[in-house]
Amino acid sequence: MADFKKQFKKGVLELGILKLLSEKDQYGYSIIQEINIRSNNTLDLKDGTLYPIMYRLEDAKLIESYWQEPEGRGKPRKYYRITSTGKERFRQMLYDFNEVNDGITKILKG
Amino acid sequence: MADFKKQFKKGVLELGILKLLSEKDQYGYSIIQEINIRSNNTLDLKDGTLYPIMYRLEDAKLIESYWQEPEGRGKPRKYYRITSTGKERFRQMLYDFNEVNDGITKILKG
DNA sequence: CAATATACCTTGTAACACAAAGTAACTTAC
DNA sequence: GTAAGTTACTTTGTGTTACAAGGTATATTG
Repeated sequence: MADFKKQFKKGVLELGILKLLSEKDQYGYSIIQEINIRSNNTLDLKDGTLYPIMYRLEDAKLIESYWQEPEGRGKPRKYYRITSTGKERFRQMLYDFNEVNDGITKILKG
Repeated sequence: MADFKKQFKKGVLELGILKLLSEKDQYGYSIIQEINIRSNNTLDLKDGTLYPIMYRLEDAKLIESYWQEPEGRGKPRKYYRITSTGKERFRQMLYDFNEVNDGITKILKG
């Protein structure tokens, strides 16, 4: 019961990932970096956290993946693309997130 | 994987409850009502959700409880009081919550 | 008297973040 | 050239949490 951040992150990582994929296709490792850079490392996303999320999103058909050779050398990278179902779901998630956020904000300020 | 709100609420209910108890001692049922009123029902807190949280917070010594007769008639009510440990923990939780919130906000706007 | 509100309690479940471990290729520094 | 670090993906197991669904019991209102 010590790690509050862990609890507060529930769901928001999915939300952030879907947001990034709404902007452009990306592979796993670059998602980790972009989440951490944009959030000033406050979300501190690790690979062991990301990949299970990606498989879950893919199972749910919210995203799709395809392998692609990198420019230059290196192993092929697994790119992810958001589906139309995923875009719709993202909008719903965003709505729910804002609702919860507004609610708790009112209580914390009241 | 359909109920996003459920995930977004993780941790924030504890945060809201500790906030209310920071203001004044309250019994379970009144906490439910106040959370729902203040949040315009967006948090939609139910008794089956609240009581397990209260026991958890009490086990962790963040709150204490005492029974008290209501004014007028009725069964005695179980009042909760936040402890000094609880107040300290609340500050930490609030900090972590704001950190996660700032992080995801940056990503959603970026 | 039936319905509704108040007030508390318990059990079981699914979802989630994460640690920790592994595999493998490429790059940089000594 | 070899050791260390970075890139990149994968898998297993664990603890926490919100919640549904059930329960008990008293007081009030129509």
